Amino acid sequence: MNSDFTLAIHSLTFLALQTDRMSTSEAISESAGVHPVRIRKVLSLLKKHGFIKSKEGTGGGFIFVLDLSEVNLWDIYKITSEGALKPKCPDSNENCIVGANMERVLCSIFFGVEEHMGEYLKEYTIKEVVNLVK
Amino acid sequence: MNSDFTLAIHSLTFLALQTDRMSTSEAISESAGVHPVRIRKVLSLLKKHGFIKSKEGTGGGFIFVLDLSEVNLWDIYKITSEGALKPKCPDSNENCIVGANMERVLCSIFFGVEEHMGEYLKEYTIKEVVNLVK
DNA sequence: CGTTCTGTAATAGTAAACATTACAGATAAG
DNA sequence: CTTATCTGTAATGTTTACTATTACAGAACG
Repeated sequence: MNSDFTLAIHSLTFLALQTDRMSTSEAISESAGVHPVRIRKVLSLLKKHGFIKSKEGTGGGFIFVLDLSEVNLWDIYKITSEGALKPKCPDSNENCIVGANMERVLCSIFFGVEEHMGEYLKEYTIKEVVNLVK
Repeated sequence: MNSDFTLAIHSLTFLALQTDRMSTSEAISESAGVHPVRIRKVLSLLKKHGFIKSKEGTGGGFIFVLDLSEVNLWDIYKITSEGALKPKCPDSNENCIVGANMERVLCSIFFGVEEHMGEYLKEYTIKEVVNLVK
């Protein structure tokens, strides 16, 4: 799994503490220790899903649109990393009963894991993450 | 996450269908589509934890020791991949309240996720995986 | 109309995963 | 007692995934 999920959480938490004005991708990237372009890529996903809005040009940047308690970590996971737990099975042997069926079985198990994980992540909203950070 | 976890499941499932004789790392690797050395590495972990035993030399290989319903996927996960969900946070900015605290917060959340996932994985034993494969 | 931003593609660099080679040691069979 | 077979493990090479960097078009604002 790449770190888009954690970067998204970091960015939204950052924005959550700056709801009165817009934050630039550079300011967020300095907080997170990554390149501004990555921040813009991740945030463009979050924008598409209506969590934040952005503005170009002087004084522009990113800002929260929703209430902090409306956004939970499962929403963010689905946007940034859904399916990331699914194992990448190499070409196994179709002539072996195990090789021929393992991918299907593993995929169904990991799908269940992800759904189950979702139930847990839904309990965390950005508001709660902010409280933990403070 | 690497695929040690899924390779371990694949290998144990393979062994579960050959409980009367030993299987070589090459036979298992052909089923799983990976290099025999990787199989031996993963299986050496499982051996240390008493799930299987091995024998060198002619007629040697790997064989199940425990009952199939004694081994569940959480046991296997812990051996092969515990902590793999923990995000690798780059050096974030200590002068920013978010950067300074995010790693700690994320680690505690992901630790909880892993524990919660464990409750789910405990429900799957190798016996059940075998039934799904067949 | 120049400056400051986002948006996004294209390229380069780095790190993690995986394969391969090599060889020592154990075991069984001839 | 020697040869073939197999595990155990380290060392090295290769590939793939992730991340950084560069580049530039387009929007907003003074």
